[in-house]
Amino acid sequence: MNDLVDGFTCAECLKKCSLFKTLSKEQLDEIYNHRYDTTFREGEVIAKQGSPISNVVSLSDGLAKLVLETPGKPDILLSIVKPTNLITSPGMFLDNRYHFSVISLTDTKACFINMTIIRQLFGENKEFQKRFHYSVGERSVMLFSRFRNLIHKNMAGRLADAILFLSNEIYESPEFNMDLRRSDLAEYSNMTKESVSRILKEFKEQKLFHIENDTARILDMNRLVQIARNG
Amino acid sequence: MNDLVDGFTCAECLKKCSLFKTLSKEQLDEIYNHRYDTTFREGEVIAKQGSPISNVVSLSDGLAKLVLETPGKPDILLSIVKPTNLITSPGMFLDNRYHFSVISLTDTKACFINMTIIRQLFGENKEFQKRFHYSVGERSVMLFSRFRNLIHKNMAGRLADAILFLSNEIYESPEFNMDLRRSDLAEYSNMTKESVSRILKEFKEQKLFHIENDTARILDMNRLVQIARNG
DNA sequence: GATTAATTGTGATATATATCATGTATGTTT
DNA sequence: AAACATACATGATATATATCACAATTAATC
Repeated sequence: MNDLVDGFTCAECLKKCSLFKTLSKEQLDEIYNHRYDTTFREGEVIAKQGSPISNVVSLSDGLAKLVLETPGKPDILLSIVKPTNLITSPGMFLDNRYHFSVISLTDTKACFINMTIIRQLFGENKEFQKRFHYSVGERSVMLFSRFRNLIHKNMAGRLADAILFLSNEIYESPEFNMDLRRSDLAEYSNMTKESVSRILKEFKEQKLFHIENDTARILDMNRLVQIARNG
Repeated sequence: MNDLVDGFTCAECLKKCSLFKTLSKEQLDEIYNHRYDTTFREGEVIAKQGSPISNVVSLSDGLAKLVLETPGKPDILLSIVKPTNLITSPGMFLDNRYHFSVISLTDTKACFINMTIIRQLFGENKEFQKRFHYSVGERSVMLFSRFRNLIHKNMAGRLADAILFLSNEIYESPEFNMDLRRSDLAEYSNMTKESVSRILKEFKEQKLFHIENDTARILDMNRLVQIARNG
């Protein structure tokens, strides 16, 4: 985890989210003057459900989860964000509040960019605005697929989905460091952590997937995809 | 079900969606010149998941359901739209495809407004654009609450939710004509129609809610709310 | 109005998953 | 290194809900 963010302007930063690549040098400098970055330790709250959205958050290092909180009920893990992802929230165009919480899964570094500047850039740069709405649409469609996974599939299918999501979307490799606890996997797959343990054991026995010393590895991608599909 | 739409321009129409009230006479006339209206019988497909979004649909009469389709699995009823509601889709800013289907629950009448005109109006009328994005945000947040309902609650809670949604949001009365079949309620509440029957029977026995000759009536709002809450 | 089809209701049984209780490993603090 | 806390694993049991089979309405068609 190196330190590229610090000491660089947004224009120079190699860890800015892809959305920002549509911006001019001047616009990036404008952002640079209205941003700050912070580090978080594992488990800390980066943004709290219900609180006002005064900044857009761009993750530069680490991993974070988006969770729906409900008093007295387990959290629902909606999605995971990785570096270079901008965390947009539907509340931005609605009531200016977060409708989910963002919690770090590892030590993370994040840039907070003043919301007013973002809105101002919408007027100045149509391409930026277009891409911003694109990413909002993307997250909505992703929620539809979450709906399907959670509602239609059995536990093995849901957990296989979680593993494939991590491998394909987050770590982009069949082998990766498992930064999620069993309880995170449970929140993602809508089951208890006990059930996660049991199914993980099955996957290991069937030589589909295993975790050893925090290193996760997909051993039989085809069968795992099949379980996720038919689940 | 009267005929206000026909023979009226958009400017005169009393059934235009509230979003359009931000538009000027000229802008409404522009819409009027790029719209057509159609009627649908119960059960007909107004918009099909996967097909291109060439129009924005405004419901002027009847009721329609938004459903997530998955081959080989039961549909997931996401929401219901009623007259004066505009049907926006996250695909509009993404891949220009419907990510759910819209199916009429009753005989309906709908206005189809050319998408290009809508996009054009975004540039002309900031207030219109702003409200449009507001309604997109609203639908997203509504999905979060659907997530919670379906994931955290037991069957009685989920069905009580469905009934309260119909009463509060759709019919705006504790008594209403039940346009949904048991199977629609099942799709909304993620259970089988057999289970819907059984719980409806319980609600009737406990004098909370009953349906007689397609007329639904909430008998004990407080207890129903409590069941939906604690569910 | 009789016949057929579709929707709804009901009971018996099966099944997936949660819950609870407890054990084991792993890591952290003093 | 010992004591404690935290994460993970596993077994026995309970429970909610689906499934299946069929009965009873209600609606549609000839």
